[in-house]
Amino acid sequence: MPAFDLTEFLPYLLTRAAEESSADFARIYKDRYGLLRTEWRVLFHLGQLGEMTATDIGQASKIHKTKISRSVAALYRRRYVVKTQSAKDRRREFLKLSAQGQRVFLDLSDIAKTYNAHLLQEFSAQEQRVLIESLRKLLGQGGAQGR
Amino acid sequence: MPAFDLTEFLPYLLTRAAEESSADFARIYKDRYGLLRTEWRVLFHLGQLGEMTATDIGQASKIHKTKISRSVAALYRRRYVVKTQSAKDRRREFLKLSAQGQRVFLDLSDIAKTYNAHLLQEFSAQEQRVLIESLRKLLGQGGAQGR
DNA sequence: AGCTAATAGTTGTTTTTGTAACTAACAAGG
DNA sequence: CCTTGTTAGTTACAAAAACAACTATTAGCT
Repeated sequence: MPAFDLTEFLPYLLTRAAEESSADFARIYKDRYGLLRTEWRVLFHLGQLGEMTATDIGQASKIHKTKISRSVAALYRRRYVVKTQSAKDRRREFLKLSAQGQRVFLDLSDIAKTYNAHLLQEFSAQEQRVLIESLRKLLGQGGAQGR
Repeated sequence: MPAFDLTEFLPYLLTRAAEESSADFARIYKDRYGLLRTEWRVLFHLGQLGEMTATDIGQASKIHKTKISRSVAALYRRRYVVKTQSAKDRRREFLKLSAQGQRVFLDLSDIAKTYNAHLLQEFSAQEQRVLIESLRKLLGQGGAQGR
């Protein structure tokens, strides 16, 4: 019986590839703006998708609501985010980036773009396409995701 | 200026794909054997590569030595791992799976194999090849990895 | 209206991780 | 051998994540 080969196991490969490909970028947003990983992710969703509620962010990002709550609080404290109470439902709060938050988002986007190009240059155009498409496919429906 | 697109950013895609593709499998090794993520990883390396020291595991897995230390301690407590002191260098300790640890490894390997096949069935043979090869390439040299 | 259930978001507590500092053992040069 | 430096592995403490319980508000039903 052939031993199971770790280096064919997708969750393992993905986890390691994620860790290693994220490390350098993480150091940048951490050193430059003191952001945590989840904070960066929330900032990014707000930057890309515009005004939305915490629940919306959770749906788009699949980040747990307690992490979003704390990240939003941190971003708010730093004045990267502004809040608007919903008129018709006082539980809800619309969130968007402040001008300052927008600047941070754009600065980091720029860096991310360069960083991404650097990562992708290892691959042919066709490999890039397959890789990105495959990852996207893996997203929406990870495994059996049911819970 | 076009906004940066998160869904083309490899570290983001990889992180989410890793999280989502790992979740179901994680629940299995957790529920069935009470293993933590890092413990599972260490168990797997020992199962696949045979007797080795903690440092060796660190080199093969890129897991930090403190996490390995704690995981090995946990696996040892559960009698999944046995230790042999090195004769010529008393700092070193050879680790390998016990018969029981081996059984756990094989059981989980089986599940992993099925689980992996399930994940991969989304993809054509060619996509599978490109995906796995790309991830492997991303490994050894994640970004600039230098530290 | 009044009761129950659901939703938005927060807070408290426990686990896990990250970082640094530490002990023990070995190595190499004088 | 003795000092200095290096390596293997552990431990202590601080930061972050996971999980559960909570408050406030709205929705739906009778």
